[in-house]
Amino acid sequence: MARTGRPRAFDRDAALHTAMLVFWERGYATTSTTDLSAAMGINPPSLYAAFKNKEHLFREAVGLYERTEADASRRAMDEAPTARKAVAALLHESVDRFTTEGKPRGCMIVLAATNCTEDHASVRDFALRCRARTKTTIKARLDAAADAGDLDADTDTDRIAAFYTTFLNGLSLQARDGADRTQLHDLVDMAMFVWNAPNGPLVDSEA
Amino acid sequence: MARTGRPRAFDRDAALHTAMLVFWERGYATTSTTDLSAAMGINPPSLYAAFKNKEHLFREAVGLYERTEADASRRAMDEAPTARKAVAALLHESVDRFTTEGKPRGCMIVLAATNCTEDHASVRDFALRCRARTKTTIKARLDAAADAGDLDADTDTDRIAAFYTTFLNGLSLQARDGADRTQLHDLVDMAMFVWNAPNGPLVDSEA
DNA sequence: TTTCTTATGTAGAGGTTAGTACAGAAGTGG
DNA sequence: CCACTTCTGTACTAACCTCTACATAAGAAA
Repeated sequence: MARTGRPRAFDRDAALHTAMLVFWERGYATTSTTDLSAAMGINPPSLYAAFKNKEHLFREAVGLYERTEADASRRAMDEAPTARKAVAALLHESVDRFTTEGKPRGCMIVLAATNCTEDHASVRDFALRCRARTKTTIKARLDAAADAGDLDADTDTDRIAAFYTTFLNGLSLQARDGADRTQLHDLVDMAMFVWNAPNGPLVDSEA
Repeated sequence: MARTGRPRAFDRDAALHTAMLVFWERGYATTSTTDLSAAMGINPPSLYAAFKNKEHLFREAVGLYERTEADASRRAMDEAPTARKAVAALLHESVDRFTTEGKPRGCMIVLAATNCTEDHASVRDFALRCRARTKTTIKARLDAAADAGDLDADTDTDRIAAFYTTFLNGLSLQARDGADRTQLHDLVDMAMFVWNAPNGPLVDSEA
């Protein structure tokens, strides 16, 4: 049914996409609603009518980010034939996403709300939950591989997921700080070497 | 020579230490001078007289952080007998520093100015330079080891330094997000396995 | 004591923040 | 045509931001 009343004069999806880019680039706390409405090409009342407030807009922007950017990495992981290739695909795909021309560098979820203070506690906790999902997603892929016999049944998938999540977060910061795309891919190759010793306490070859 | 005029009624070093903790916890942009002067127990004019302005105070706070926290990690690295043990010592020492009770978690330099916007460009660039030094410091230790014959002369020390810097940055975020200290130490052990293949392009054992 | 210097507390200037009141515009339904 | 609903731009509020003017306090130097 067609809604009554004056129709919206701007494209809500396009505006949300713009807001996502601004938050991604500048972070939650350091982006003002004035910046946002200016970038989105609308006036404050339109912003608030369409997105309720700054926090809701941010949550929607993160949702869009997950449905587009983050989900592409997850898909690359799911489509890979083996657990090892899945993790490598996730990391390499992420590197490409972190260094795409015309988009902010690094991961929005990692960078946009790291130092949210107590007065934005709900935003901070929201971002925390989003970040926690990264490890969960990797672990789920590894568990599926273990079920399929692609990994030893006694593999500590949580440990591996934690390692690559940590490394992935580091890649975000390196990308934001201007690291070269090819160098980041090379670092991913290095990180994949850990795969060769996924289980048990590692032996210090020197000690 | 003793300065003339009314003496300062507060301990400048203690106030700076407090400011460091506040910036470390909350970040540069999201910490207000009101928060700072309240935490330091002084009024705004005293803050500005002693530290010039917010940016100068931040720079001094980062300097203090480097002289205390960061330098302890560097010392652990320098004192280790071999290059490999040096990197391991740096990472393990950092994990301890990132998860010390009563202090903010993670690295101040990584977390306090990640999403500084264009209007704080000088602060952002300052933090960027500080972060870049981490890799330089690791590389210097590796180069020294290469000179001493502890590493092959053709070792790509820049590449190794880049990998461990990336991983170290990831540890900061994991620590800030609440990761357990023992788990982080375990992740360091995993990362050290990369050491076994430091040179040349790594062979993908599966591809 | 007087003078000079520097620190202090109060109080506020000037700008920015998130969010909104309001009048009018632009549609739909009758 | 008219009511009704919803969006729009202008203009604003109240709270916050960084930073400072100013009168006074507290020490050293003379």
